[in-house]
Amino acid sequence: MRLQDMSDMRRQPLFRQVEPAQVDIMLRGSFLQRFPAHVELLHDGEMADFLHIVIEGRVELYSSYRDRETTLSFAVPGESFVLAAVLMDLPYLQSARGLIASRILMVPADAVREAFASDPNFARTLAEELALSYRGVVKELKNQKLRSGLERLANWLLTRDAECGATGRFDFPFGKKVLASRLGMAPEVLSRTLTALAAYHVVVQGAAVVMNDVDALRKLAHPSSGIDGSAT
Amino acid sequence: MRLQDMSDMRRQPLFRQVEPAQVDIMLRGSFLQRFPAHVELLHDGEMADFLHIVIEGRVELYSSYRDRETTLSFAVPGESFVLAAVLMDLPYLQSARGLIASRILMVPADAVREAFASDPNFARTLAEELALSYRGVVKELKNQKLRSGLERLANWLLTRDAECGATGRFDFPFGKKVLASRLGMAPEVLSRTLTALAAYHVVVQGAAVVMNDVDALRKLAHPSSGIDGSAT
DNA sequence: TTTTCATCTTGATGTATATCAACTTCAAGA
DNA sequence: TCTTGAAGTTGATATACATCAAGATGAAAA
Repeated sequence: MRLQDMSDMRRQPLFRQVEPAQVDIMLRGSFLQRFPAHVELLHDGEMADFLHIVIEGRVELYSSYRDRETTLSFAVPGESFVLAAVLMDLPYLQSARGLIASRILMVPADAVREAFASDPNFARTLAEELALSYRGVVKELKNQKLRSGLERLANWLLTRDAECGATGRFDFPFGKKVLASRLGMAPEVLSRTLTALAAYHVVVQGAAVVMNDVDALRKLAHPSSGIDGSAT
Repeated sequence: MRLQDMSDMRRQPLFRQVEPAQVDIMLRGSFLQRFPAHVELLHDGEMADFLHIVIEGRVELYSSYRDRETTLSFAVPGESFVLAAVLMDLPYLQSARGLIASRILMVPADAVREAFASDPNFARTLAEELALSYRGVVKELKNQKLRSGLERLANWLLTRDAECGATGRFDFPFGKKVLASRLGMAPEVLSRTLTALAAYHVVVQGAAVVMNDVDALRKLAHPSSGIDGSAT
């Protein structure tokens, strides 16, 4: 890794509270690697050998069973993935691939566990990180079990709009097939559900979305702080 | 709390690696409380004021949205719940009620956060606890998104049998309505799906289950270490 | 024992979502 | 420019699951 990269990596949120010496030990064995879009970074069931941190790009976390596949979540710059598997030295529960070309910092699992064992601040950071991740998955489980496809889509649109500055206009950040998988529906159903939202003045033109009556959409969606949004 | 109870509580798994002084501080403000079956211990959306640890009984963790309700998981003796909310000082994401009469140790949230901040071993214990909980929810999300109701039921039966000593015979640990909610299906559908399993030599008589051809059932269920089972 | 109430089951039917196949659109490359 | 292929849409249909309404069952109380 180049010196400039090294000092960039040190500034990653996960390392904020950590002793510089411990960060150096972790970074010494790390790789900062570029991956083209769509290549698999790691696979469900493999033993965890690296903690992954997204530096640039966007990563899809997904899983397969029989002939099916579903998208579980995404990781964007500054976020890590497969932390729980690394910490507990257990197999990955998810596979990962870049939705677009991405730069990933790969930190050796044993170095992470080492730092966890010896640096209390790092341990606390990881606990907090895991607590928030845990809450994220619980929310997603509620989203899946308690809502219809229409409700999931409507709430996704509202959440995405909020993330994009609440202008009522944004672009899909990835293809609709991926969104369908993330929402837990077939691509054809997403297409139809999107047209059904025309009744709520949602206009879709290619990747562009315009929401002309956010209030009406919100009334349909019933957003809930216990299911939507990343924080709280 | 009585002295005998105090020393019992000290032996809880969560406190194993923790300085006795810190444990005492936490226990000093704690309540060891008995709850009759079905009473609500805490509610979704409330601010987290106590970490809960099940001493005796069985607790159902569930959540509601609009006019719907779903069971997310259960906690049995030795297990804690709502740890993530307590640690991050955020609202609960789940409600809890005893399935049967239960004894619960309630540890004040600020005492938990205090111990987390000052005792590195406790911080590490919580991180590991959260990592395993996280993996549990990820597995459940995969279970819901990747499997049909029949598959979820078949795998639940196999997992439960394994927990009960793999004898091919066990009793439902709670009512079928609760199981249906846990599996994400209507009670009527569970009933029908259970009868459908007669073809795989599963016999249900009230709360008693007998599996006369575990191999056939396993072939139907396709159990997977990335979805089923608590550890690994 | 009989009564009673909750739990569970069964049947009829409705609705949501998945699947299959054909067609359209659009952008990238020849 | 035409060609090609991926991505998305649309229609027809199948399947899984939910809902509603009776019944049946079974355990606790009278």
